[in-house]
Formats: sequence, structure tokens, C-alpha cells
Amino acid sequence: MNIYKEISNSIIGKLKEIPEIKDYLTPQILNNIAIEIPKVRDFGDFSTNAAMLLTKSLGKKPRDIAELLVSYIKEIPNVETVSIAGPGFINIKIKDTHIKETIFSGNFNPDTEKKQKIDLDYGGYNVGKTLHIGHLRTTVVGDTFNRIAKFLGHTTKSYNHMGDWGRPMGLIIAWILENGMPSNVDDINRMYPASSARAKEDPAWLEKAQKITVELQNGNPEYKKIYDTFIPMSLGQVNQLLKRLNILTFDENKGERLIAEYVPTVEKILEEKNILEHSDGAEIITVKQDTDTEPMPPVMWKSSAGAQTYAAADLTAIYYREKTDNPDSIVYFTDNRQTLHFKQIFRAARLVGFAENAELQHIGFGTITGSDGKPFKTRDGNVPSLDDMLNIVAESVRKRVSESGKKLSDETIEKIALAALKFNDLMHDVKSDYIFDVDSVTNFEGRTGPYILYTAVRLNSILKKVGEISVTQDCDLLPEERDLLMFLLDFNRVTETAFEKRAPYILANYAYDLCKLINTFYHTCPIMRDDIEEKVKSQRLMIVKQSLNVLSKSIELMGLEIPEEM
RNA sequence: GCGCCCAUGGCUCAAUUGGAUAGAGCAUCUGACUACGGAUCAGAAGGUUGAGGGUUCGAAUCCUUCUGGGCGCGCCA
Repeated sequence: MNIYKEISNSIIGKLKEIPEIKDYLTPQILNNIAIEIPKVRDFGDFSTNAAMLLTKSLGKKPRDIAELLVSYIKEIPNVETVSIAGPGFINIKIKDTHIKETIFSGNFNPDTEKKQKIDLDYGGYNVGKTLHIGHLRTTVVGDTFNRIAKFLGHTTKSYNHMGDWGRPMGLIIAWILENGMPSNVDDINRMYPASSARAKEDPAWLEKAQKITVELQNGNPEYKKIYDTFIPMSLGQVNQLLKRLNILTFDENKGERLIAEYVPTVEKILEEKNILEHSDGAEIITVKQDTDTEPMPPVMWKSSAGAQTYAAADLTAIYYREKTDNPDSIVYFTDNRQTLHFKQIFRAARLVGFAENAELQHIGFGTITGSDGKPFKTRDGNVPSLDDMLNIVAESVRKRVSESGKKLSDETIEKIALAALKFNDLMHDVKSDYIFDVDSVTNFEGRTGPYILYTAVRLNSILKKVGEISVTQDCDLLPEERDLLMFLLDFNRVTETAFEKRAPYILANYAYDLCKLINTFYHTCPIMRDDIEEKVKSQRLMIVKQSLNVLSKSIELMGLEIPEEM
């Protein structure tokens, strides 16, 4: 169901039938014809700029052209009225009966025409580091995008490209050799920062760690044994937190370590194609092009110490993914500080001829900052772990609940906290930095996750009181009802846009706007009161039902859960 | 130095990617049917979209110059 597409196609089809203009509809003009939903709802349900685009080629005034187009557009089925406004916009209003028919059918399934195969790369957690605020966006945005793509019928494969094979491993092992084995994951999480700090001050220590890294990668059994004992602890912690965050299980946890098995194969290909160069003891791939105006350093394939680099892992991963998935595109969701890195990797891939049929795309998002514009830290100057952040939000929910005298289960409180944290992240445009303000995340009024859940819970609560809903008699729609229904009709277009733009925030903002309309409707249109006529009642119940239908789908796509009560 | 990204009411964000009167939330002020669940709703106030110039029927959006901020620029991942 996509009424937007339906109307769009009908209008374009009609225009092509008009003898006076059909010869002027060049591909360029057709491409520029916009069928839009006007910002000001009073203008109509849809509008088009077609008349304005034809002024030049026809040599007529836009409003005159509009007159002509209107006489044809009127003939489109389900169109109630067509009018001209402003400089020559054509505004179209759809028949109420058609809106109701479409919505009440309850079919909100997408009608994706071209289904794609997409590899997704997000998460990319590091062994030895607790998941912290810096992992929030890649996780939440990646996961939601994955859900949207699946919903639209695309085939996705999510990769968690773990950082489990680089120098941090050498640093941890060096630390263990001196201080003994870790007894739990917290020990490990302390080791890496400690060892890393020491390496900054002590060059000998750094060198030692580098050496261990190379030897580990070359199969040193002693190091491998240590490695094999602390890796599961670290992974266990990651998985536990992902579960708490309600993130879909990754299809592949193929990190740098597992991808390393394919590095020799890729290296062979690189050598055969004569792409590798030696430079200062390292092996590199030149990706600079003559037209570049920006700095474009070479891809480091192997460090001069002989260690596998992260670039090698990423390039090899492209090779692996092409072989196993043959995807239409590979999309990476990471911090935008890695923009240059991925540009290099993608160029290298093109040079070697990897994934030639796939679009390689890096979605770089901004940093979560404190109100000072610097990367977010807690008051004591530490980077907060995701677990801690959730606990802080949950505590705030608990406080609010107890103040209001309600009693909610821990499970419900957790769901509300998760919604607060995740929605706050999802609603921001991916590419820009955003300020993480603890006060506004723990304030549950207005544009927040709890507001969204609350809306859904209320709708549920009404529906619980009634049985089967059927609309048999037609009755008029109030403006608040009509606005809501029109907005529901937009759901499919929104999910498609969010998918195409790789921008889950579009869905998040849609969900919020939907809730606003639902709450307005809820207030102005009483349902269960005794003085409400039966036919009005059943129509409103149907509106409630279908609103919840769309809302709960949106909530699910954001990886949130509706509690029983709140 | 070279390059990429950003700049929208006091604060935090939108604007369907060139459309009509730049919309929301927070904070402030005023209200709401004895709450179909008040974590709600209605209203008021708040803007020369960082500055200048350009492109066109039309610019927050595109081009250009400047100002201010963030980030990146071969052996960290």
C-alpha cells in the first residue's frame, strides 16, 4: 500500500495524455516534476509543481498551464478536488471514502519493486574495551536500518567487524605476561587502557606489544592460548549488552581475526595484479588520483613491523563478502572520522576489482558531545559505558514512577529507559554531531521515547476494552481524524525514504509526529462515551486500531518494545 | 598548510533534498471536559536561517567570498 506512489503514477500518466504538453515532457522535466505532500495541510493532500516547470518550454504563464492540467487531473479516480494556488501549484484532495477504504483494509505491507541484497557493517566493537557512548550510534542506527531494510523485503546480512586482532591484543597480552591472567571481563577492560597508557610513555613497552601482536598473528602458540582465554570473556560481555539493548543478533561476528584467514589469498591477488608497493619497510597500495584536491595517503596493507593492519582487514572483508554474499551494496555505519579511511579502502577495492557490482557506501555520523561541544564525558571526566548510561536513565524512570505513585515492574522500567536512550539517538540526523544532555534524555515529556511508548500503551488500553471492530456504516471525518489517516497513508513512503537515504532518523521523526496526531485525535474525538453514536464509535475504534498498527510497526523498527502499562 | 563536515528562536532538533506562511520539543506565560490513562491536550510569546554577493518563477537548501566551530591528512583501530 503506497498511496503516494499511486497518486504520483496517476498524475504523471495523465500528463502524458495531454496533447498540448506531452511533447514537451522531456526526461529532464519529468524528473523534476515533484509530487509532494504540502507542508501546510490546508492546501491539499498532494501538490505538484508541473505547471511551473513547463512555463519556459510552452511560453505561457504558469497559472494558465495549471488551468489546463487541472482539467485532466480532475479525471483521476478518487480525486475529490483540484485547485490552483500561489505561483501555479496544483493542489489535489483525495476522497475521504478512498482514504478510509485504504486505511481500514489494514494493509501496510510494503510493495518494494526491486529487492536488494545488502551487507551491513556496524557495531565493530573492540575487545578489551567496554561498549561506551561512542558505540551507541553505530549500534542503534545500524540495527534500525537493518530492520527497515528487512521490513521492505530486502535481504540483509549484518556483520560485526570486531576489533580483535590488532595492537590492542599485543598490549593486553604483554600486560598479562607481566601481571597474570584476568579473572573476569572487568580485569580485561582495565588492562587495555593501562597498557596503552604505559605504551605512550615507554617506547620499549610499545615495541614489545607490537612484537607480540605480530607473533600472535603469525601463530605463536603461547600468545594464542592467552588470547583464547580472554576473548570469550570479552565477547560474552558484548553479547550480553547487545541483548539488553534489544539489538538483532548479528548474522556474522567475523572480525579482524577471522577475516585474517583470507588475507594471504587477497595478498596473492594484490601481488599478481602488481598493486602492492614497498615503502619504508611497509607494504602499501597507492590510491591517489591526479584529480584529487584532498590529501589521499596510500592504504597501509602491512606495517613495517609486519603486522596486519585494519586497512587490510577491511579490504579483505570486501573480498570475503563479495565471494560469500555477492551483495548489491555494502553499507558501513561508523563514525565520520573514518570517512577518509573508507574512501581509501573503496578505491583500493575498485583497483583490485573487488565487489565490482556492489555499491560501497560509508555512512559517517557525527560525534555525541557534551554541552561544551567536546566528546561526551561524565562529570568525573570518564567516558561512560553504555551499561552505565542505561542504568542512569533507568534510575530516572524509576524515580518518576515512584513520585507518581504508580507501580511498574523492572521489566517495564527497563523498556522505558531503553526507549528514552535509543530514541534520543535515533531522532538526530545521522551525519551531524549531537549534544547528549542527560537532563533532556531523562526528561520524558515531549519528543522522547517514553512519549511514543505512552501513546501506544493508551491505544492498547482502549482496544483491550472492545472486541472485534468492524465499520459498516459510513460517517464523516473530523479534521483531526482526516489528518491522522492521511499521515498513516504516508508510512510506506517514509520507510522507503529512510531506507534509500540510509537515514533511520526519518522514521524516528515520523513516529513522533504520528504520536502527536494520535494524541490530538485522542483528545478531540471521544470514543467510549455514552453519547457517542455507534457508527462514529466503530469508525473511531478502527482509526485507533490502524494507528496502533502503524505505530507499533514503527516502534518495532526502532528496536523498542511496548510495555503492558506505564 | 591541504581537505572534508557543520552553522536555523534562550537551549535541543526538523524542514519530505529547490517549493507556498521555516515547523516541533525543552524552558517561560495562560488555559483544558470531575483524566475513554495528565509521561496528555489547546493557546501565547520567541526567527532578516552566522555575514555579504550570485544563480531563477521560487533558496535554510545550489554556486562564490568571508567569519566561527568540529574532524581528518602512511605504519592507532
